Amino acid sequence: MALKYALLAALQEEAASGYDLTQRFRTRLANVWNASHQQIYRELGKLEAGGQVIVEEIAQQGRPDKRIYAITARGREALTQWLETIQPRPATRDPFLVKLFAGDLADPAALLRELEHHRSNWRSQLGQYRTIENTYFLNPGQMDSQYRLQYLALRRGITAMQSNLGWAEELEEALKEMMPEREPEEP
Amino acid sequence: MALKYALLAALQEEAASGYDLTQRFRTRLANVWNASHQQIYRELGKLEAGGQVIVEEIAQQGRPDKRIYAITARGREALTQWLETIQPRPATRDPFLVKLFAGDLADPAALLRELEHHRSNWRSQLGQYRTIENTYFLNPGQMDSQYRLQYLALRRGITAMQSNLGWAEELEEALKEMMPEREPEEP
DNA sequence: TCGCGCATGTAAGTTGTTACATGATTTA
DNA sequence: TAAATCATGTAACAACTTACATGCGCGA
Repeated sequence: MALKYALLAALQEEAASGYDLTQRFRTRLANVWNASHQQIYRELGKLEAGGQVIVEEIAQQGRPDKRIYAITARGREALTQWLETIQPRPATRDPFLVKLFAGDLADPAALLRELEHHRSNWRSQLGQYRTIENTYFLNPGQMDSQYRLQYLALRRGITAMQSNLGWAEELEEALKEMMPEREPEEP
Repeated sequence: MALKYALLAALQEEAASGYDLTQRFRTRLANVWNASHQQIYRELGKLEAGGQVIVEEIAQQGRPDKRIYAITARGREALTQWLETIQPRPATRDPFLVKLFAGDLADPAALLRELEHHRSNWRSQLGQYRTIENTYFLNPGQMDSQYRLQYLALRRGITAMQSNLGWAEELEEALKEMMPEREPEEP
């Protein structure tokens, strides 16, 4: 449901092709809304059918024509209306937490391995967000309101990763305590 | 995909009816995995067909028979195997952040209203988690490993809510600065 | 008497994932 | 020369949501 509006918001910022949008969703919007290229193309088709975006075809040699989507007045109107409605919070569904819930069936060593995996993901995510921060939002005092709000969305990503990493330390400590079976030491 | 394992994990803890499971998913598992009763009943049907749970029917008067599901050896095996596999992190999809991304189209006053809404949700969530903490995990030093891991899953919920609330303050301040148009004061 | 809790389900629709498909250009 | 990037899509499936359906007992 909100994918539609995420696309309109992205296009409102700047017209783009499906491919471009896919890149943006993977980078600057990673923090906000995830969508695969298949979903994006499908939804763009619907938006076009509904007159909320228009397409300009750009012929290219050696690859499919580029289709640049731009938001229409109708699209902007739909987006503006949606902005007024209070949206429900997204549901939490975390397989890693399911594993912790399963508790005593789980092998602490396996959980530790998985934790390290997620942790390094979180660290690199945080790094990417920091890069975006430095690239686009250097001096927040001078930003106009559009970018200021985008920055606050990014801040959400940053604080979330920090919170993840903090919790990861709590968990690591506990898991280590749960496996006193040590590797035999090399002589 | 993971709903299946969330159900097995819940049943491994204690056999239950679909109705009971729905309650548990809304309370102790709210933090971990969300699922509606329709999803739960459907998935339980599949698990039964696959021999991963068995049902005991309990006749009742005045209401439908209660069907108590219990995990089987096969179910426990499937769960154990799944626990060994590293699962991908869940995708982020937050409509409220989409709104911030839309930036200058949005009315700061409307965003503030929505923020207050979410914030009070977060506060009450945090309160509920604290209640669970006090009810089930009073003295963590003496917990066995099953409950210790469940406690760490709960800790994730608590730290996440705290992080949400911290960010909410940042955002509130910014939104207030963006609307210097004041209500006309009463004389 | 009205709504909530108990207790189960069916049906239809939307959203998201996975697999398949094509083919030139640039980079290592 | 192999892989990644550019650029678009179709098809089938799985997961999740929303609406509909039933009906008793209990407390305000």
